[in-house]
Amino acid sequence: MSTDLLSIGAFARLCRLSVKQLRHYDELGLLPPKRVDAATGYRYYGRDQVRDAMAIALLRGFDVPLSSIARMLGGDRGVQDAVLRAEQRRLEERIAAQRRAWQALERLVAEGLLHQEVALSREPERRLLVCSAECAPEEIGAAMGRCVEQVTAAAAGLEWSPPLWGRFPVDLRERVAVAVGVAAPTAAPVPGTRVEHLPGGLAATALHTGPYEQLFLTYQAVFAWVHERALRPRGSVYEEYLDDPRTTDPAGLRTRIVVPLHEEE
Amino acid sequence: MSTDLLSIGAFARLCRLSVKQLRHYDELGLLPPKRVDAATGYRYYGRDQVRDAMAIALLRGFDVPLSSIARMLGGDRGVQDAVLRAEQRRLEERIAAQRRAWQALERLVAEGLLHQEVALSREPERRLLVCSAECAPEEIGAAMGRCVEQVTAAAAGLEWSPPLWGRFPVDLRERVAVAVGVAAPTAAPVPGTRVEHLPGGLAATALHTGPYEQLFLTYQAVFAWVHERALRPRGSVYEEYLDDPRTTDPAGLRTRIVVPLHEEE
DNA sequence: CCTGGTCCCTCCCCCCGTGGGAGAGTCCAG
DNA sequence: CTGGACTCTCCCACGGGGGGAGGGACCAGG
Repeated sequence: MSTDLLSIGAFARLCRLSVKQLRHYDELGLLPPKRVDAATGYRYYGRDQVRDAMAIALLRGFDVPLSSIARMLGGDRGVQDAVLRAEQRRLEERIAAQRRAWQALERLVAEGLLHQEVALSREPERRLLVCSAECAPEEIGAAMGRCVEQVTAAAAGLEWSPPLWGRFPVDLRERVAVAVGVAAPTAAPVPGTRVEHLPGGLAATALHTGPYEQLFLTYQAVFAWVHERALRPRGSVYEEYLDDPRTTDPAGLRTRIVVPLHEEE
Repeated sequence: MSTDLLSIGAFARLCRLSVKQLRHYDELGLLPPKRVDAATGYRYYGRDQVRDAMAIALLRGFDVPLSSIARMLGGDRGVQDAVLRAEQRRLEERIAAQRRAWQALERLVAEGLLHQEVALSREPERRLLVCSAECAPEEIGAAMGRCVEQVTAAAAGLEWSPPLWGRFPVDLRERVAVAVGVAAPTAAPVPGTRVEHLPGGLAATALHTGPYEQLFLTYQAVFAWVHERALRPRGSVYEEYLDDPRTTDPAGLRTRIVVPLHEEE
Protein backbone atom coordinates (compact mmCIF):
# COMPACT_ATOMS: atom_id res chain seq x y z
CA MET A 1 0.00 0.00 0.00
CA SER A 2 2.43 2.60 1.12
CA THR A 3 4.96 1.10 -1.27
CA ASP A 4 2.81 2.20 -4.19
CA LEU A 5 4.14 5.73 -4.49
CA LEU A 6 4.23 7.83 -7.63
CA SER A 7 6.98 10.10 -8.82
CA ILE A 8 6.03 13.71 -9.33
CA GLY A 9 5.86 13.31 -13.10
CA ALA A 10 3.56 10.31 -13.02
CA PHE A 11 1.36 11.96 -10.41
CA ALA A 12 1.21 15.16 -12.48
CA ARG A 13 0.03 13.24 -15.54
CA LEU A 14 -2.69 11.50 -13.56
CA CYS A 15 -4.01 14.69 -12.03
CA ARG A 16 -3.58 16.88 -15.09
CA LEU A 17 -1.33 19.29 -13.22
CA SER A 18 2.14 20.45 -14.15
CA VAL A 19 5.18 19.39 -12.19
CA LYS A 20 5.78 23.04 -11.44
CA GLN A 21 2.36 23.38 -9.94
CA LEU A 22 2.83 20.35 -7.69
CA ARG A 23 6.12 21.71 -6.41
CA HIS A 24 4.47 25.05 -5.78
CA TYR A 25 1.61 23.44 -3.83
CA ASP A 26 4.17 21.54 -1.80
CA GLU A 27 5.98 24.76 -0.96
CA LEU A 28 2.72 26.31 0.19
CA GLY A 29 1.90 23.28 2.33
CA LEU A 30 -1.23 22.83 0.25
CA LEU A 31 -0.41 19.34 -0.95
CA PRO A 32 2.82 17.99 0.55
CA PRO A 33 3.97 14.69 -0.97
CA LYS A 34 3.40 11.63 1.14
CA ARG A 35 7.14 11.02 1.24
CA VAL A 36 10.18 13.12 0.40
CA ASP A 37 13.49 11.32 0.00
CA ALA A 38 15.78 12.99 2.50
CA ALA A 39 18.89 12.32 0.45
CA THR A 40 17.75 13.33 -3.04
CA GLY A 41 14.78 15.58 -2.32
CA TYR A 42 12.63 13.49 -4.69
CA ARG A 43 8.91 13.86 -4.01
CA TYR A 44 6.68 10.78 -3.93
CA TYR A 45 2.90 10.99 -3.89
CA GLY A 46 0.37 8.45 -2.68
CA ARG A 47 -2.70 7.27 -4.58
CA ASP A 48 -4.90 8.73 -1.86
CA GLN A 49 -3.64 12.20 -2.78
CA VAL A 50 -5.14 12.01 -6.25
CA ARG A 51 -8.51 13.21 -5.02
CA ASP A 52 -7.15 16.35 -3.39
CA ALA A 53 -4.92 17.07 -6.35
CA MET A 54 -7.80 16.74 -8.80
CA ALA A 55 -9.94 18.95 -6.60
CA ILE A 56 -7.24 21.59 -6.77
CA ALA A 57 -7.04 21.25 -10.55
CA LEU A 58 -10.81 21.62 -10.76
CA LEU A 59 -11.05 24.66 -8.53
CA ARG A 60 -8.07 26.38 -10.13
CA GLY A 61 -9.97 25.98 -13.39
CA PHE A 62 -12.57 28.28 -11.90
CA ASP A 63 -9.92 30.73 -10.73
CA VAL A 64 -10.49 29.95 -7.09
CA PRO A 65 -7.41 31.30 -5.28
CA LEU A 66 -5.08 28.79 -3.68
CA SER A 67 -5.72 30.29 -0.27
CA SER A 68 -9.42 29.43 -0.55
CA ILE A 69 -8.58 25.98 -1.84
CA ALA A 70 -6.34 25.47 1.17
CA ARG A 71 -9.22 26.32 3.50
CA MET A 72 -11.44 23.87 1.68
CA LEU A 73 -8.99 20.96 1.75
CA GLY A 74 -8.42 21.46 5.44
CA GLY A 75 -12.09 21.80 6.36
CA ASP A 76 -15.15 19.64 6.63
CA ARG A 77 -18.16 19.78 4.38
CA GLY A 78 -19.58 22.85 6.11
CA VAL A 79 -16.39 24.81 5.63
CA GLN A 80 -16.18 23.71 2.01
CA ASP A 81 -19.69 24.90 1.30
CA ALA A 82 -19.03 28.22 2.97
CA VAL A 83 -15.89 28.80 0.93
CA LEU A 84 -17.60 27.75 -2.30
CA ARG A 85 -20.46 30.13 -1.59
CA ALA A 86 -18.01 32.93 -0.90
CA GLU A 87 -16.26 32.24 -4.20
CA GLN A 88 -19.60 32.29 -5.96
CA ARG A 89 -20.38 35.70 -4.54
CA ARG A 90 -16.98 37.00 -5.60
CA LEU A 91 -17.67 35.65 -9.06
CA GLU A 92 -21.06 37.34 -9.18
CA GLU A 93 -19.51 40.67 -8.33
CA ARG A 94 -16.82 40.25 -10.94
CA ILE A 95 -19.39 39.34 -13.56
CA ALA A 96 -21.50 42.37 -12.71
CA ALA A 97 -18.45 44.65 -12.87
CA GLN A 98 -17.45 43.20 -16.21
CA ARG A 99 -20.91 43.68 -17.63
CA ARG A 100 -20.75 47.32 -16.60
CA ALA A 101 -17.33 47.55 -18.22
CA TRP A 102 -18.75 46.00 -21.39
CA GLN A 103 -21.51 48.59 -21.51
CA ALA A 104 -19.01 51.35 -20.95
CA LEU A 105 -16.81 50.07 -23.76
CA GLU A 106 -19.88 49.96 -25.98
CA ARG A 107 -20.43 53.62 -25.28
CA LEU A 108 -16.79 54.46 -25.89
CA VAL A 109 -16.95 52.77 -29.28
CA ALA A 110 -20.04 54.76 -30.11
CA GLU A 111 -18.72 58.18 -29.19
CA GLY A 112 -14.95 57.95 -28.89
CA LEU A 113 -12.68 58.45 -25.92
CA LEU A 114 -13.60 61.49 -23.84
CA HIS A 115 -14.99 63.38 -26.81
CA GLN A 116 -18.20 64.76 -25.30
CA GLU A 117 -18.96 68.40 -25.89
CA VAL A 118 -18.25 70.63 -22.92
CA ALA A 119 -19.25 74.27 -22.57
CA LEU A 120 -18.30 77.09 -20.26
CA SER A 121 -21.40 78.67 -18.77
CA ARG A 122 -22.41 81.08 -16.08
CA GLU A 123 -24.83 79.49 -13.65
CA PRO A 124 -27.39 81.62 -11.82
CA GLU A 125 -27.72 81.57 -8.04
CA ARG A 126 -30.26 79.08 -6.84
CA ARG A 127 -32.26 78.53 -3.68
CA LEU A 128 -32.62 74.80 -3.11
CA LEU A 129 -34.56 72.57 -0.77
CA VAL A 130 -31.99 69.93 0.12
CA CYS A 131 -31.92 66.46 1.62
CA SER A 132 -28.48 64.94 2.05
CA ALA A 133 -27.14 61.59 3.15
CA GLU A 134 -23.86 59.87 3.76
CA CYS A 135 -23.33 56.63 1.93
CA ALA A 136 -20.82 54.10 0.68
CA PRO A 137 -19.96 54.52 -3.00
CA GLU A 138 -21.91 51.46 -4.13
CA GLU A 139 -25.10 52.52 -2.37
CA ILE A 140 -25.38 55.85 -4.11
CA GLY A 141 -28.40 54.73 -6.07
CA ALA A 142 -30.36 53.70 -3.01
CA ALA A 143 -29.35 56.76 -0.97
CA MET A 144 -30.31 59.04 -3.83
CA GLY A 145 -33.69 57.32 -4.06
CA ARG A 146 -34.41 57.94 -0.39
CA CYS A 147 -33.38 61.58 -0.68
CA VAL A 148 -35.58 62.04 -3.73
CA GLU A 149 -38.55 60.73 -1.79
CA GLN A 150 -37.91 62.97 1.18
CA VAL A 151 -37.30 66.05 -0.87
CA THR A 152 -40.31 65.64 -3.13
CA ALA A 153 -42.49 64.98 -0.11
CA ALA A 154 -41.15 68.10 1.56
CA ALA A 155 -41.66 70.17 -1.57
CA ALA A 156 -45.14 68.89 -2.21
CA GLY A 157 -46.81 71.90 -0.60
CA LEU A 158 -44.40 74.43 -2.01
CA GLU A 159 -43.90 76.12 -5.28
CA TRP A 160 -40.92 74.41 -6.94
CA SER A 161 -39.36 74.21 -10.34
CA PRO A 162 -39.31 70.75 -11.86
CA PRO A 163 -35.72 69.72 -12.54
CA LEU A 164 -34.32 67.69 -9.70
CA TRP A 165 -30.75 68.25 -8.63
CA GLY A 166 -28.09 65.97 -7.22
CA ARG A 167 -24.91 67.13 -5.60
CA PHE A 168 -21.74 65.17 -5.12
CA PRO A 169 -18.43 66.00 -3.52
CA VAL A 170 -15.63 65.93 -6.08
CA ASP A 171 -13.64 63.29 -4.27
CA LEU A 172 -16.77 61.23 -3.59
CA ARG A 173 -17.18 59.17 -0.42
CA GLU A 174 -18.59 62.14 1.45
CA ARG A 175 -22.16 63.37 1.44
CA VAL A 176 -24.51 63.13 -1.49
CA ALA A 177 -27.53 65.39 -1.68
CA VAL A 178 -30.73 65.72 -3.63
CA ALA A 179 -32.48 69.03 -4.07
CA VAL A 180 -35.25 70.88 -5.84
CA GLY A 181 -35.28 74.59 -6.53
CA VAL A 182 -37.78 76.56 -4.47
CA ALA A 183 -39.03 79.95 -5.53
CA ALA A 184 -39.83 81.72 -2.27
CA PRO A 185 -37.87 81.64 0.97
CA THR A 186 -39.37 78.79 2.91
CA ALA A 187 -39.83 78.96 6.62
CA ALA A 188 -40.33 75.48 7.96
CA PRO A 189 -38.85 72.66 5.88
CA VAL A 190 -39.70 69.10 6.78
CA PRO A 191 -37.23 67.56 9.27
CA GLY A 192 -34.31 65.98 7.45
CA THR A 193 -34.38 68.65 4.79
CA ARG A 194 -33.17 72.24 4.78
CA VAL A 195 -33.01 75.23 2.48
CA GLU A 196 -29.63 76.03 1.01
CA HIS A 197 -28.34 78.85 -1.08
CA LEU A 198 -26.33 77.58 -4.03
CA PRO A 199 -24.02 80.31 -5.30
CA GLY A 200 -23.87 80.75 -9.04
CA GLY A 201 -20.86 81.57 -11.17
CA LEU A 202 -18.56 80.09 -13.75
CA ALA A 203 -19.00 76.41 -14.50
CA ALA A 204 -18.19 73.77 -17.07
CA THR A 205 -21.27 71.91 -18.21
CA ALA A 206 -22.00 68.92 -20.39
CA LEU A 207 -25.08 66.98 -21.35
CA HIS A 208 -24.97 63.25 -20.67
CA THR A 209 -27.45 61.12 -22.56
CA GLY A 210 -27.72 57.57 -21.28
CA PRO A 211 -28.00 55.53 -18.11
CA TYR A 212 -26.95 57.03 -14.79
CA GLU A 213 -24.52 54.14 -14.43
CA GLN A 214 -22.43 55.73 -17.17
CA LEU A 215 -22.46 59.29 -15.90
CA PHE A 216 -18.88 58.87 -14.78
CA LEU A 217 -17.78 58.66 -18.41
CA THR A 218 -19.07 62.14 -19.12
CA TYR A 219 -17.65 63.41 -15.84
CA GLN A 220 -14.28 62.12 -16.93
CA ALA A 221 -14.60 64.02 -20.20
CA VAL A 222 -15.61 67.23 -18.42
CA PHE A 223 -12.71 67.02 -16.00
CA ALA A 224 -10.29 66.35 -18.84
CA TRP A 225 -11.62 69.44 -20.60
CA VAL A 226 -11.40 71.54 -17.44
CA HIS A 227 -7.87 70.51 -16.52
CA GLU A 228 -6.60 70.95 -20.06
CA ARG A 229 -7.59 74.59 -19.81
CA ALA A 230 -6.02 75.06 -16.40
CA LEU A 231 -9.41 75.81 -14.88
CA ARG A 232 -9.92 74.90 -11.24
CA PRO A 233 -13.01 73.09 -9.96
CA ARG A 234 -14.60 74.65 -6.94
CA GLY A 235 -16.45 72.69 -4.29
CA SER A 236 -19.02 70.06 -5.15
CA VAL A 237 -20.18 68.95 -8.52
CA TYR A 238 -23.85 68.73 -9.35
CA GLU A 239 -26.26 67.24 -11.84
CA GLU A 240 -29.59 68.31 -13.21
CA TYR A 241 -31.93 65.44 -14.04
CA LEU A 242 -33.82 66.52 -17.13
CA ASP A 243 -35.83 63.33 -17.54
CA ASP A 244 -37.76 61.11 -15.23
CA PRO A 245 -36.07 57.71 -14.92
CA ARG A 246 -39.45 56.12 -14.24
CA THR A 247 -40.84 57.08 -17.62
CA THR A 248 -37.77 57.42 -19.85
CA ASP A 249 -35.70 54.67 -21.36
CA PRO A 250 -32.30 54.60 -19.63
CA ALA A 251 -30.55 54.99 -22.98
CA GLY A 252 -32.32 58.30 -23.50
CA LEU A 253 -32.04 59.80 -20.03
CA ARG A 254 -30.58 63.31 -20.25
CA THR A 255 -28.54 64.65 -17.37
CA ARG A 256 -26.84 68.03 -17.29
CA ILE A 257 -23.51 67.91 -15.50
CA VAL A 258 -22.28 71.08 -13.80
CA VAL A 259 -18.72 71.51 -12.53
CA PRO A 260 -18.40 74.89 -10.75
CA LEU A 261 -15.11 76.68 -11.35
CA HIS A 262 -13.03 79.38 -9.69
CA GLU A 263 -13.50 82.70 -11.42
CA GLU A 264 -9.90 83.60 -12.26
CA GLU A 265 -8.91 83.44 -15.90
CA MET B 1 2.10 77.76 -22.53
CA SER B 2 4.93 75.32 -22.27
CA THR B 3 5.93 77.03 -19.06
CA ASP B 4 2.75 75.73 -17.45
CA LEU B 5 4.08 72.32 -16.44
CA LEU B 6 2.83 70.20 -13.58
CA SER B 7 4.87 68.18 -11.15
CA ILE B 8 4.10 64.49 -11.04
CA GLY B 9 2.13 64.82 -7.81
CA ALA B 10 -0.09 67.62 -9.07
CA PHE B 11 -0.65 65.79 -12.34
CA ALA B 12 -1.49 62.58 -10.50
CA ARG B 13 -4.14 64.35 -8.42
CA LEU B 14 -5.72 65.86 -11.51
CA CYS B 15 -5.89 62.58 -13.37
CA ARG B 16 -6.80 60.40 -10.41
CA LEU B 17 -3.72 58.24 -10.92
CA SER B 18 -1.03 57.39 -8.41
CA VAL B 19 2.48 58.71 -8.72
CA LYS B 20 3.65 55.13 -8.97
CA GLN B 21 1.39 54.53 -11.91
CA LEU B 22 2.62 57.59 -13.76
CA ARG B 23 6.23 56.55 -13.29
CA HIS B 24 5.33 53.08 -14.52
CA TYR B 25 3.63 54.46 -17.63
CA ASP B 26 6.68 56.60 -18.27
CA GLU B 27 8.95 53.55 -18.07
CA LEU B 28 6.76 51.74 -20.57
CA GLY B 29 6.81 54.72 -22.91
CA LEU B 30 3.03 54.86 -22.61
CA LEU B 31 2.88 58.41 -21.27
CA PRO B 32 6.32 60.04 -21.10
CA PRO B 33 6.32 63.39 -19.32
CA LYS B 34 6.58 66.44 -21.52
CA ARG B 35 9.87 67.36 -19.88
CA VAL B 36 12.30 65.54 -17.61
CA ASP B 37 14.86 67.60 -15.76
CA ALA B 38 18.20 66.16 -16.80
CA ALA B 39 19.89 67.08 -13.53
CA THR B 40 17.29 65.97 -10.99
CA GLY B 41 15.22 63.47 -12.97
CA TYR B 42 12.05 65.35 -11.97
CA ARG B 43 9.15 64.65 -14.32
CA TYR B 44 6.98 67.51 -15.56
CA TYR B 45 3.71 66.97 -17.39
CA GLY B 46 1.85 69.29 -19.72
CA ARG B 47 -1.85 70.16 -19.55
CA ASP B 48 -2.35 68.55 -22.93
CA GLN B 49 -1.40 65.20 -21.41
CA VAL B 50 -4.38 65.21 -19.07
CA ARG B 51 -6.66 63.74 -21.70
CA ASP B 52 -4.42 60.77 -22.41
CA ALA B 53 -3.82 60.19 -18.72
CA MET B 54 -7.53 60.24 -17.94
CA ALA B 55 -8.18 57.88 -20.83
CA ILE B 56 -5.66 55.49 -19.32
CA ALA B 57 -7.31 55.79 -15.91
CA LEU B 58 -10.68 55.09 -17.48
CA LEU B 59 -9.58 52.06 -19.46
CA ARG B 60 -7.57 50.60 -16.59
CA GLY B 61 -10.81 50.79 -14.62
CA PHE B 62 -12.20 48.28 -17.10
CA ASP B 63 -9.10 46.08 -16.80
CA VAL B 64 -7.97 46.87 -20.31
CA PRO B 65 -4.29 45.82 -20.42
CA LEU B 66 -1.70 48.55 -20.81
CA SER B 67 -0.53 47.04 -24.08
CA SER B 68 -3.99 47.57 -25.60
CA ILE B 69 -4.15 51.06 -24.16
CA ALA B 70 -0.80 51.81 -25.78
CA ARG B 71 -2.16 50.75 -29.17
CA MET B 72 -5.18 52.98 -28.67
CA LEU B 73 -3.25 56.08 -27.66
CA GLY B 74 -0.96 55.70 -30.64
CA GLY B 75 -3.73 55.05 -33.15
CA ASP B 76 -6.47 56.96 -34.89
CA ARG B 77 -10.16 56.53 -34.32
CA GLY B 78 -10.33 53.38 -36.43
CA VAL B 79 -7.59 51.67 -34.46
CA GLN B 80 -9.20 52.74 -31.20
CA ASP B 81 -12.52 51.24 -32.18
CA ALA B 82 -10.88 48.01 -33.27
CA VAL B 83 -9.03 47.66 -29.98
CA LEU B 84 -12.13 48.52 -27.97
CA ARG B 85 -14.11 45.91 -29.88
CA ALA B 86 -11.40 43.34 -29.25
CA GLU B 87 -11.47 44.13 -25.54
CA GLN B 88 -15.22 43.78 -25.56
CA ARG B 89 -14.96 40.34 -27.08
CA ARG B 90 -12.35 39.31 -24.53
CA LEU B 91 -14.69 40.53 -21.84
CA GLU B 92 -17.59 38.54 -23.27
CA GLU B 93 -15.55 35.38 -23.22
CA ARG B 94 -14.44 36.00 -19.67
CA ILE B 95 -18.01 36.62 -18.59
CA ALA B 96 -19.20 33.43 -20.27
CA ALA B 97 -16.41 31.41 -18.65
CA GLN B 98 -17.21 32.88 -15.27
CA ARG B 99 -20.87 32.09 -15.62
CA ARG B 100 -19.95 28.49 -16.39
CA ALA B 101 -17.68 28.51 -13.35
CA TRP B 102 -20.53 29.87 -11.24
CA GLN B 103 -22.81 27.04 -12.38
CA ALA B 104 -20.11 24.51 -11.66
CA LEU B 105 -19.60 25.90 -8.16
CA GLU B 106 -23.35 25.70 -7.65
CA ARG B 107 -23.18 22.02 -8.47
CA LEU B 108 -20.20 21.48 -6.20
CA VAL B 109 -22.07 23.05 -3.32
CA ALA B 110 -25.01 20.78 -4.01
CA GLU B 111 -23.12 17.51 -4.13
CA GLY B 112 -19.69 18.06 -2.63
CA LEU B 113 -16.26 17.86 -4.18
CA LEU B 114 -15.82 14.81 -6.41
CA HIS B 115 -18.26 12.72 -4.40
CA GLN B 116 -20.23 11.11 -7.21
CA GLU B 117 -20.84 7.41 -6.99
CA VAL B 118 -18.64 5.35 -9.26
CA ALA B 119 -19.03 1.64 -9.98
CA LEU B 120 -16.87 -1.04 -11.52
CA SER B 121 -18.75 -2.83 -14.27
CA ARG B 122 -18.18 -5.27 -17.08
CA GLU B 123 -19.33 -3.80 -20.38
CA PRO B 124 -20.56 -6.08 -23.15
CA GLU B 125 -19.09 -5.98 -26.63
CA ARG B 126 -20.97 -3.66 -28.93
CA ARG B 127 -21.32 -3.21 -32.64
CA LEU B 128 -21.70 0.51 -33.38
CA LEU B 129 -22.52 2.64 -36.38
CA VAL B 130 -20.08 5.51 -36.03
CA CYS B 131 -19.63 9.01 -37.38
CA SER B 132 -16.53 10.84 -36.20
CA ALA B 133 -15.16 14.33 -36.59
CA GLU B 134 -12.13 16.35 -35.62
CA CYS B 135 -12.80 19.56 -33.80
CA ALA B 136 -11.39 22.26 -31.56
CA PRO B 137 -12.31 21.80 -27.90
CA GLU B 138 -14.82 24.64 -27.84
CA GLU B 139 -16.72 23.38 -30.87
CA ILE B 140 -17.47 19.99 -29.42
CA GLY B 141 -21.15 20.78 -29.10
CA ALA B 142 -21.55 21.72 -32.74
CA ALA B 143 -19.44 18.83 -34.03
CA MET B 144 -21.42 16.38 -31.93
CA GLY B 145 -24.64 17.81 -33.30
CA ARG B 146 -23.52 17.25 -36.89
CA CYS B 147 -22.44 13.69 -36.10
CA VAL B 148 -25.73 12.96 -34.42
CA GLU B 149 -27.59 14.06 -37.54
CA GLN B 150 -25.44 11.96 -39.82
CA VAL B 151 -25.58 8.88 -37.68
CA THR B 152 -29.30 8.96 -37.08
CA ALA B 153 -29.89 9.53 -40.78
CA ALA B 154 -27.66 6.56 -41.58
CA ALA B 155 -29.38 4.39 -39.01
CA ALA B 156 -32.87 5.35 -40.10
CA GLY B 157 -33.34 2.25 -42.23
CA LEU B 158 -31.63 -0.10 -39.83
CA GLU B 159 -32.57 -1.83 -36.66
CA TRP B 160 -30.84 0.08 -33.86
CA SER B 161 -31.06 0.31 -30.12
CA PRO B 162 -32.04 3.69 -28.81
CA PRO B 163 -29.28 5.03 -26.58
CA LEU B 164 -26.89 7.24 -28.45
CA TRP B 165 -23.20 7.03 -27.75
CA GLY B 166 -20.41 9.56 -27.79
CA ARG B 167 -16.74 8.71 -27.73
CA PHE B 168 -13.91 10.97 -26.71
CA PRO B 169 -10.17 10.48 -26.55
CA VAL B 170 -8.90 10.74 -22.99
CA ASP B 171 -6.54 13.60 -23.72
CA LEU B 172 -9.15 15.41 -25.82
CA ARG B 173 -8.20 17.49 -28.86
CA GLU B 174 -8.34 14.45 -31.13
CA ARG B 175 -11.39 12.93 -32.76
CA VAL B 176 -14.83 12.86 -31.25
CA ALA B 177 -17.39 10.35 -32.44
CA VAL B 178 -21.09 9.68 -32.20
CA ALA B 179 -22.55 6.23 -32.58
CA VAL B 180 -25.63 4.11 -32.25
CA GLY B 181 -25.67 0.42 -31.58
CA VAL B 182 -26.75 -1.73 -34.55
CA ALA B 183 -28.03 -5.23 -34.11
CA ALA B 184 -27.08 -6.97 -37.35
CA PRO B 185 -23.88 -6.67 -39.29
CA THR B 186 -24.54 -3.87 -41.74
CA ALA B 187 -23.19 -3.99 -45.25
CA ALA B 188 -23.32 -0.52 -46.74
CA PRO B 189 -23.20 2.38 -44.27
CA VAL B 190 -23.87 5.88 -45.52
CA PRO B 191 -20.67 7.69 -46.60
CA GLY B 192 -19.08 9.45 -43.64
CA THR B 193 -20.15 6.68 -41.30
CA ARG B 194 -18.77 3.23 -40.66
CA VAL B 195 -19.42 0.21 -38.51
CA GLU B 196 -17.07 -0.37 -35.63
CA HIS B 197 -16.64 -3.12 -33.14
CA LEU B 198 -16.35 -1.76 -29.61
CA PRO B 199 -14.66 -4.31 -27.37
CA GLY B 200 -16.23 -4.86 -23.97
CA GLY B 201 -14.50 -5.50 -20.68
CA LEU B 202 -13.79 -3.88 -17.36
CA ALA B 203 -14.86 -0.26 -16.96
CA ALA B 204 -15.58 2.37 -14.36
CA THR B 205 -18.99 3.92 -14.81
CA ALA B 206 -20.90 6.79 -13.27
CA LEU B 207 -24.23 8.43 -13.88
CA HIS B 208 -24.14 12.15 -14.49
CA THR B 209 -27.40 14.02 -14.01
CA GLY B 210 -27.34 17.56 -15.32
CA PRO B 211 -26.31 19.65 -18.31
CA TYR B 212 -23.70 18.34 -20.72
CA GLU B 213 -21.66 21.43 -19.95
CA GLN B 214 -20.94 19.96 -16.53
CA LEU B 215 -20.07 16.46 -17.61
CA PHE B 216 -16.43 17.21 -16.93
CA LEU B 217 -17.17 17.41 -13.22
CA THR B 218 -18.34 13.81 -13.14
CA TYR B 219 -15.44 12.77 -15.35
CA GLN B 220 -13.11 14.31 -12.82
CA ALA B 221 -14.74 12.29 -10.06
CA VAL B 222 -14.51 9.08 -12.06
CA PHE B 223 -10.84 9.59 -12.84
CA ALA B 224 -10.12 10.38 -9.21
CA TRP B 225 -11.83 7.13 -8.24
CA VAL B 226 -9.96 5.16 -10.89
CA HIS B 227 -6.52 6.50 -10.06
CA GLU B 228 -7.04 6.09 -6.34
CA ARG B 229 -7.47 2.37 -6.97
CA ALA B 230 -4.44 2.14 -9.24
CA LEU B 231 -6.65 1.16 -12.17
CA ARG B 232 -5.48 2.10 -15.64
CA PRO B 233 -7.76 3.71 -18.24
CA ARG B 234 -7.61 2.09 -21.63
CA GLY B 235 -8.20 3.96 -24.88
CA SER B 236 -11.09 6.33 -25.34
CA VAL B 237 -13.78 7.23 -22.91
CA TYR B 238 -17.41 7.12 -23.90
CA GLU B 239 -20.81 8.32 -22.84
CA GLU B 240 -24.31 6.95 -23.16
CA TYR B 241 -27.01 9.58 -23.54
CA LEU B 242 -30.01 8.24 -21.70
CA ASP B 243 -32.26 11.24 -22.31
CA ASP B 244 -33.09 13.36 -25.30
CA PRO B 245 -31.75 16.89 -24.82
CA ARG B 246 -34.56 18.21 -27.03
CA THR B 247 -37.26 17.05 -24.67
CA THR B 248 -35.56 16.92 -21.28
CA ASP B 249 -34.69 19.79 -19.01
CA PRO B 250 -30.87 20.19 -18.96
CA ALA B 251 -30.87 19.85 -15.17
CA GLY B 252 -32.38 16.39 -15.50
CA LEU B 253 -30.37 15.00 -18.42
CA ARG B 254 -28.90 11.64 -17.48
CA THR B 255 -25.64 10.54 -19.04
CA ARG B 256 -23.80 7.33 -18.27
CA ILE B 257 -20.04 7.79 -18.31
CA VAL B 258 -17.89 4.79 -19.19
CA VAL B 259 -14.12 4.71 -18.66
CA PRO B 260 -12.71 1.43 -20.03
CA LEU B 261 -9.95 -0.10 -17.92
CA HIS B 262 -7.11 -2.55 -18.38
CA GLU B 263 -8.03 -5.93 -17.02
CA GLU B 264 -5.16 -6.55 -14.61
CA GLU B 265 -5.98 -6.36 -10.93
C1' DC C 1 20.36 83.08 3.86
C1' DC C 2 18.81 79.15 6.45
C1' DT C 3 15.56 75.85 7.70
C1' DG C 4 11.97 72.60 7.79
C1' DG C 5 8.30 70.32 5.57
C1' DT C 6 6.90 68.46 1.53
C1' DC C 7 7.91 66.87 -2.62
C1' DC C 8 10.53 63.83 -5.75
C1' DC C 9 14.14 60.54 -7.26
C1' DT C 10 15.90 55.55 -7.73
C1' DC C 11 16.12 50.98 -6.05
C1' DC C 12 14.45 46.87 -4.00
C1' DC C 13 10.97 43.58 -2.33
C1' DC C 14 6.07 42.05 -2.18
C1' DC C 15 1.51 40.29 -4.12
C1' DC C 16 -0.59 35.85 -7.40
C1' DG C 17 0.14 31.59 -9.94
C1' DT C 18 2.66 29.92 -13.37
C1' DG C 19 6.11 29.04 -17.15
C1' DG C 20 10.90 28.81 -18.75
C1' DG C 21 15.45 27.61 -18.28
C1' DA C 22 20.24 26.62 -16.20
C1' DG C 23 23.11 23.44 -13.99
C1' DA C 24 23.54 19.44 -11.36
C1' DG C 25 22.15 15.08 -9.49
C1' DT C 26 19.21 10.38 -9.88
C1' DC C 27 16.73 6.56 -11.59
C1' DC C 28 16.15 2.73 -14.44
C1' DA C 29 16.17 -0.23 -18.56
C1' DG C 30 19.10 -2.07 -22.04
C1' DC D 1 27.94 0.58 -17.13
C1' DT D 2 25.92 3.85 -19.83
C1' DG D 3 22.66 6.98 -21.75
C1' DG D 4 18.35 9.08 -21.73
C1' DA D 5 14.63 10.44 -19.02
C1' DC D 6 13.58 12.19 -14.90
C1' DT D 7 14.13 15.28 -10.85
C1' DC D 8 16.22 18.61 -7.85
C1' DT D 9 17.07 23.75 -6.53
C1' DC D 10 17.56 28.38 -7.86
C1' DC D 11 16.73 32.42 -10.63
C1' DC D 12 13.96 35.28 -13.81
C1' DA D 13 9.65 36.66 -16.21
C1' DC D 14 4.84 38.11 -16.63
C1' DG D 15 1.10 42.46 -15.28
C1' DG D 16 0.09 46.23 -12.68
C1' DG D 17 0.96 47.93 -9.34
C1' DG D 18 1.82 48.90 -3.49
C1' DG D 19 5.14 49.78 0.38
C1' DG D 20 9.11 51.58 2.03
C1' DA D 21 14.27 52.95 2.43
C1' DG D 22 17.62 56.27 1.64
C1' DG D 23 18.82 60.46 -0.36
C1' DG D 24 18.26 64.81 -3.08
C1' DA D 25 15.18 69.00 -4.53
C1' DC D 26 11.84 72.68 -4.03
C1' DC D 27 9.75 76.38 -1.78
C1' DA D 28 7.66 79.46 1.76
C1' DG D 29 8.52 81.65 6.12
C1' DG D 30 11.54 83.71 9.31
